[in-house]
Amino acid sequence: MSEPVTRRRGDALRSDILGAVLDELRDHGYSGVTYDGVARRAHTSKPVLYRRWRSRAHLVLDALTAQLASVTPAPDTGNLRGDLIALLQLMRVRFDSAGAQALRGIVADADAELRSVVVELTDAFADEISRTVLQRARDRGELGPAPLPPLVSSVPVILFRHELLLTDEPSDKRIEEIVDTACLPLMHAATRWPVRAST
Amino acid sequence: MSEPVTRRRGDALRSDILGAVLDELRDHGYSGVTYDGVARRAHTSKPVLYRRWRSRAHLVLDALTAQLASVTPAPDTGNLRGDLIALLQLMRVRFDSAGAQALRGIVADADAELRSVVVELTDAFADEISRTVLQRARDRGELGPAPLPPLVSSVPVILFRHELLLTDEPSDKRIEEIVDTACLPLMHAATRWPVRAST
DNA sequence: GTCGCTAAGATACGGCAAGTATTCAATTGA
DNA sequence: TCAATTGAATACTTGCCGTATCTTAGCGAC
Repeated sequence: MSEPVTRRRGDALRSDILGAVLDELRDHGYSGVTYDGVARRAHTSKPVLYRRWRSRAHLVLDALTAQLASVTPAPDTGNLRGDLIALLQLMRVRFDSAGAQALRGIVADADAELRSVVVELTDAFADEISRTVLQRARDRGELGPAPLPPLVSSVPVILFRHELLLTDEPSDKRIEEIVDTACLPLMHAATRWPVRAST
Repeated sequence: MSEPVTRRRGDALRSDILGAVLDELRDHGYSGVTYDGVARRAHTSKPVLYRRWRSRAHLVLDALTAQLASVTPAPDTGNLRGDLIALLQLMRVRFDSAGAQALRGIVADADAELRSVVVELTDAFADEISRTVLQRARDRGELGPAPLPPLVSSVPVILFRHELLLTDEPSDKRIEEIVDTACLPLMHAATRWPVRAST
């Protein structure tokens, strides 16, 4: 088990390091991810890490991004409600307890620019929603033909991300509540908004 | 400017310390709030701080809570839209750039229990919304008489809090977008939900 | 008033991780 | 084969954490 004599370079080294970051994340949590620890686990050294990542937030975010690179296709359950629930459940799997903790840490450490990368990362799912799921709902006649405002189609992901950051792992019950009392009413309303206020 | 000979105790000491925390927060940001720095600024010592607060997150959260203790009454602009916008603008003032940074730091450092305190703190505004603003809207006939589900009346605060945590200071434009394309349609819909889908 | 308890305040220390500097060696490509 | 690049090992300074120790001021009981 001693050090291999061969010396890694470039992308091979990079992905070994990011793998070590994910391991450290599972074992010690976000605040427990240290340059020393990652260097030890990846059998490399601190200067190598500092040459590539300016801060722990950058390091962990890159590791998470690599892990989440593949966007799973939206499940087709036959109706909009089922599709939305399935998507949020999928998101819950991807951002489990350790992932959520990492997101909170990154958001706290990062500047505005890096925070926007966090948003983009989680928004991969929002795109999936607005492109696939909503189009299918329109095809089925569940929603009117008018395109939804971007904010509206992001609402499921926004509410879920808020839940992820501020509370614990959202339960199935909570996911259904989000979909049933917020997302669906809003989406139906948005396809026929503005409505005369009940004067 | 040398040390006063008198030795503070109890609440007087406590509020001096929390004031020093707020000063350190403005000057050095959340991660720059250190026990050493606060002790120096408040002319006291680290053990005094550790006796009262277990972590920086607890310390800063107490300081923020003290600062935000008074809930400003909801402004009455004459209509629901104006009231919601005014409330979010008020919230933006209370949680300015330094406040938002502090919230991100606390959320990252805190366990689930302390995170719920963060939610409660910001939800003081949600209560104000659901109790006062929505009741006035019902009285005016802007909304139907049916009570809104808790999640729905929290949506303005949730969307704003999400914005505060993940992006920068929300602009007036963004606040209006949140109110016009999400909150108002949802609230109107919720008073007459379920609706026949647009078959 | 004086006695005694509690808690404030000052200081010091051990530990850990950040971030950088220095040096050596392996890989690569010309 | 040689030179440039970059991985790897190590050491060092600094800053903060969290705790222990000790002195002394404030405050209540008698």
